[in-house]
Formats: sequence, structure tokens, C-alpha cells
Amino acid sequence: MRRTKEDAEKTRLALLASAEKLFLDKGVAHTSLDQIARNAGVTRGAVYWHFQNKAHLFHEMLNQVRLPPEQMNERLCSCNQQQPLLALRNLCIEGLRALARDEQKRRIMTILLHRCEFTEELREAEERHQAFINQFIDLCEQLLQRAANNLHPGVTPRLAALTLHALLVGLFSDWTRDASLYDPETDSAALIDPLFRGLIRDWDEKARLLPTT
Amino acid sequence: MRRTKEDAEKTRLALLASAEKLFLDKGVAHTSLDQIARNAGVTRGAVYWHFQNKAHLFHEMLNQVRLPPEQMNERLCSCNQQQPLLALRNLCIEGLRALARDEQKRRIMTILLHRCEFTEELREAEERHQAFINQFIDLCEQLLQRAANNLHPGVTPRLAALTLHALLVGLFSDWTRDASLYDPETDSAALIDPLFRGLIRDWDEKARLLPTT
DNA sequence: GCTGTTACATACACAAGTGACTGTAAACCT
DNA sequence: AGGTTTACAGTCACTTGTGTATGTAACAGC
Repeated sequence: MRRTKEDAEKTRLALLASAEKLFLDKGVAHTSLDQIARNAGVTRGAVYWHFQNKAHLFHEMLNQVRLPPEQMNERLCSCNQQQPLLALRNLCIEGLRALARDEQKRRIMTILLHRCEFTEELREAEERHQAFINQFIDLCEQLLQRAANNLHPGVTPRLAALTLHALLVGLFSDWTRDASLYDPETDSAALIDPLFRGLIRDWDEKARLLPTT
Repeated sequence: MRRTKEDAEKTRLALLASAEKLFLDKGVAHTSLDQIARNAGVTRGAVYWHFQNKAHLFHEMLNQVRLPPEQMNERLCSCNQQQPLLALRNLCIEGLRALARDEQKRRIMTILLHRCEFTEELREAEERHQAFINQFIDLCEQLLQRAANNLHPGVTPRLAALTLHALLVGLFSDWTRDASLYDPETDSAALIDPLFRGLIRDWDEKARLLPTT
């Protein structure tokens, strides 16, 4: 029996890891707290000691990592570069690569995209996720607004921001579903750049300033 | 008590409609067969008469409609136009609009994207879905291969097809999550065209042949 | 060394869901 | 007209999951 504070923290982390693994394998709704506990080598008592219920456990699992949308929002808020659109493009690429590099991020993103039903009990997690999405779209729109006269005719900042977000979500969704589709390390730029070229008029000249980041 | 064949078909459809509604509201895993039955004004006996279990009910609910990916695959296979890329572009736009026009398609697509966990019991539905996706990507790749020398440098047919699919998935995913983001009827072209412009070299001249479809 | 608290394990009560089985009235067929 | 089948309703046995309450050994502080 281990009862020191460090040991307690270890079981807490073991529970979070078990939840992560089982959620990924069998879905959130199809995983019971008992399965999570046993997978971590403890009983349900430990689960209820560390977490109020499954929804809170899920929420704290999300809190372990900063997922790409949140990371990108933080970066977008703080950075005020002279080339905001290039910075945005690099952020998108980095977001894709971050998922491939960090196994945990990948697992949690996969759970969010493919292994959970956003129903009543997970509503707060859903709203939080949704808030990040809207924030990201708004930030993109602001950046694109500054370069509004460089946009191709018929493209508004708002629609361009929506398109960019949709592309990212689709790339995340497809890759977490089947990682053999493409390799984020080598293909990210080729997957992102065409859209920028189609949105911004003199993109190729702009991009020449920065080499293949 | 109603027992004619037409009445039986009516209750079957009522069960499918109830399942659709409840799956959308509460998620597939969080909806019981009893709730579906009561919502349709019958008991679980009727459910087990018409369907083997929840997975089969789910599967037949999907069979009621041809979702955008399947529609687009059928169209892509059959059509051999002189302007395949323009046809592909129009198909994408039509796919987006179809979701907005057909309430049932929208509900079922929302369930597939946001209200179900692809776990063991729904594995066959997932595999079917995944097969359509891969087929769509392959078809796009073939079409783009024909115009390979018109692609912008650095863009391969394979990556272009992946990008296009990702954009569509993202647009579906975003819109089914929040329909106020954009209006498929008016915005579809503006959401799709930039990517084509960024993928294909002389897109604007090509597109001038066909007006804003 | 005693005590209170921590970090769980165990036990219990309860609800909900499933699948199988049985019952049954009306429809259908001959 | 009568038997058979259809299209369910109702019941039962069983399992699974949750939340809570209680037990308990070890640690931490004085």
C-alpha cells in the first residue's frame, strides 16, 4: 500500500493515463470508471477520491495538454509580427506537426474528434472547445482583415478565416483517423500553402521571403 | 391496434425517425432502445421486431440517405466530362448545398460527425464510412493526375486530393456544429474556389468558362 | 505514541439497459 | 371460417454502471 503524497499523485496520473488509453480504444461513453480504475491497478474508490465523476475526469484529461487550437490562439494573440499572414501560415504548419510529435496530444485530439459524443455530461468541455474554435476564426479574420486588399476578388476575411479553419479541422480529423494518409513532418507545408496561395493575391512573392519553414 | 403491412412500415419509419432525433439530441451511446420506442409510441418489442439491435438500427438509419461522400463518389465514377476539375469543383459545392437543403441528411451527417463513438458495435458502419472517404480521395487523385502538369509546383495529385477532402470534411464538420457560421447556399463557391485556385495554375481562366454555378 | 487525516478498498443500494421469452389480437390466406 | 402468421406488448432474468457510505491501513504532525 502506498499512501505518500507522491504516490497519490502517481495514481492520479495513472488514472488519467488509463482513461486516455481506454477512451481512445473504446470511446468515452463505452468506458466505465471501473475499467479505468482496474487498468490503473486501483479500484473505483480511487477514481471517486481524485475526481468527482467521469465528466470531471474527462475535463482534467483535457487540461493536461494544450491542444493545437488553444496553442494557436495564444500565439496569435501575442504575436504582432510585420508579416502576420506568414506567421499564421507557419502556425498552422506547426500545429499539424505538434500533433504528430506529441503522442499524448494526438491521442486526446483523436478522442475529441472521433471517440466522444458531445452530450449533456460533456457539455462544458464542448462549449470550451467551441469557444476556442470561434476565437481562432475571429483571430484569423482580424489578421486577414489587415491584408484585405490583398485578398483575391470574392474572398472576404470572414470566409477566408472559415475556410482556413475548415482545412485545419479536416486535416486533423483525417490524420487522427488514419495516420498513414500523410506525414505531417514533410507534407504540412504542401497541404497548407495552396489555400494561402488561393486566398492571397501575391502569396508566392510573399512566401519567397521566408524559405520552406 | 394497427397491424396492416402499411402500418408496420409506418412504425418502422417512426422508429427510424425517433432514433434519428434522439441520436442527434443525446448521442448514439446515450440513447436506449426503450427511449427510441417510446418516442415512436411503441415499446421495445417493436424495435426488436424490426431491427436486430441498436447497431443494425443505426446502420439502416444510415441507409435511408446517400450522404455527400457517397453521392460524390457515384458522380465522380460516372462522369467523364471534358472539364473534370470544374465538374469536381461543382460537385463539392453541390455536396455542401445538399446538406443544407435536406434536413435529414444534415441530421445524419451531424450524428456521424459529432454524436457517435465509432466503437466495436458500430465498426461496420465506420469501415463503410472510411471506405467512402478513401474512395473519394482516390478518385480526386485520379482526376488531378490528368491535370498534373497544371498543378502549382510542389503540389502532387495525392496531396491535392487530401487537401480537398480535408477542406470538405472541415466545412461539413464546422457547419453541422454551428450552422450560423456560413450559408451553404450563398457561400459555398467562395469557400471552395480559393483552394482550387491555389492548386491549379490557370484556374481563374478555366473557371471563367463556367459562370458562378 | 497518539491522533487526525489521507488515500484509497470494499460494500451496498439503486437504476437502467439488454436480450430472450411469452402472450395476443388483428390481419391475411385458403 | 378457421388456422396461420404478423406485429407488436409485456414480462423476466441478468448484467452493468453509478453514487454513496463505510471500513481501514498507513502517513504526518505534535
